[in-house]
Amino acid sequence: MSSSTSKTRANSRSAEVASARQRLLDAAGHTFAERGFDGVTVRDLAAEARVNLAAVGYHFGDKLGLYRAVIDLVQEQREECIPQSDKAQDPVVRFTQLVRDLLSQMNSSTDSSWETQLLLREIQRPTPIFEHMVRVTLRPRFDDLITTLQELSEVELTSEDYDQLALGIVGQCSFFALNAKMVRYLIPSNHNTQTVDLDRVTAHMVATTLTTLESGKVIDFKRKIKSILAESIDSG
Amino acid sequence: MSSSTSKTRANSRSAEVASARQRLLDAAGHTFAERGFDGVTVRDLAAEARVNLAAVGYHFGDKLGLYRAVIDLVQEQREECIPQSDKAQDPVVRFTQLVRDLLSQMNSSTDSSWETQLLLREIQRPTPIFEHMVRVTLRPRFDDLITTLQELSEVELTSEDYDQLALGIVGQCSFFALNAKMVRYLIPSNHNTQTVDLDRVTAHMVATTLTTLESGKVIDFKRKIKSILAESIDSG
DNA sequence: AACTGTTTAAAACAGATGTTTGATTCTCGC
DNA sequence: GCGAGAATCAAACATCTGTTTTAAACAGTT
Repeated sequence: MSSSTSKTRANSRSAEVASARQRLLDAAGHTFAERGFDGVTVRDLAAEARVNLAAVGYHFGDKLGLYRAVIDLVQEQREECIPQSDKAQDPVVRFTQLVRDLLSQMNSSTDSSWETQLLLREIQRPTPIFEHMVRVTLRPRFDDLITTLQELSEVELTSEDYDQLALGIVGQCSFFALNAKMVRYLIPSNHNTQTVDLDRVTAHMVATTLTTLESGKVIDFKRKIKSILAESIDSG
Repeated sequence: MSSSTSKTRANSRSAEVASARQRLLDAAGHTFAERGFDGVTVRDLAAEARVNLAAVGYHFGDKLGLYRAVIDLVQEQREECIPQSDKAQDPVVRFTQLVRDLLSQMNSSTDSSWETQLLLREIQRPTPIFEHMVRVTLRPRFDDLITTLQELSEVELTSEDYDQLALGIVGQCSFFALNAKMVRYLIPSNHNTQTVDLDRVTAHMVATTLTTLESGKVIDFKRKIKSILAESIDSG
């Protein structure tokens, strides 16, 4: 019970080697992200952090306490650096960067951004933390996305359409991040390249979206598809 | 070791009550889907199936054997009803139905289709079964998707582009299926509607894709975006 | 009735895992 | 140097869980 508030000057030994508490946090971060809360044993964590088994109990109370500490840490970092794209720039450029940021932040197989994977895991298996997490990490970007899409649009679309477009982008990013293995399997040509080509995917998503926004055809198409769907209900 | 091939006429007692083996399969299906392989204990399953603990060992060898049996069962059902869109039909109609099928099969939040959730779970946490599973359930649809896209295209695109388009569709379907809660949170207007509107989402995906396939603009856009991305590397 | 396959029951085993304990060592201000 | 609190360590504890075992009851066939 003496944990949590134990940021004594013990780590003022500083530069030399990270404190056990810190090493534990570091190890827990990417390990929880990789294998999930239940997929990790405290013994694994202790071993990887080169820390005694009891350290987790000592510093964080219990395993869940460590998990919470990791989540909190990630969220703090996120809150600091919200890109908040400048409104002045060319909307196309802003849109491109927005998508690229989203994809790069989500795509964790490349860099060591296990943070996102951890958050995504939380999303998949919602916990009480879920709501606050989405609000901080995803909501701002999503809203940015929608306003940018509205600016870019050359035809009048309903707000539902913008929602759909934005969701489609977020969804694809999430898919590439979470299901990298499936992507690699579905497209054998990507087999060798460890990671998804960030710029290529970005370019594709932006280009298709822009095409949709520019062409009035999408409205006609939608009408047509809906009639097809209505018919197919009758027939089968 | 006497299990597996034990479809004797024991269950010819028929109508009355399902055999222990069958009850176990039934219970295991939706329970594995809900909580995952590791999240379920054989004791849970035995209790829910009102079956003795040793039954799982007797009929399936071990827990993994039961899991495999469930997976196999689901896949058998899937193999039977592959729509195998008839090549004769209008490609637009075929495309629409393909997307709708994909989305409806994946979107499990509506009906009690725990089968899909089980398969998706396998995708998220790949196991040795993963490869075979993708081959049976997803591969055929994915290939159908690509050939249909190629037929529909009115401009010359690279095979990479078709891959990207198909992946985008699969990705969005997967996203809507897996992250229904997040979708509902990002778009409050969907808060009341329990499930994603199948036809609306289908129409949107098909319409945007068709727009992309029809317009030669997408190629120009892509070139432009790539130059933007190249610049932003220099600046940032 | 005897035989075979199925089901139930209770118990135990073995290993993994979260947590705790008690001793020991380390750190630092005095 | 010393002593108090912090930190670390090895070991043990308690529980959960997959699996196995042994015995018995049950059902259908020959």
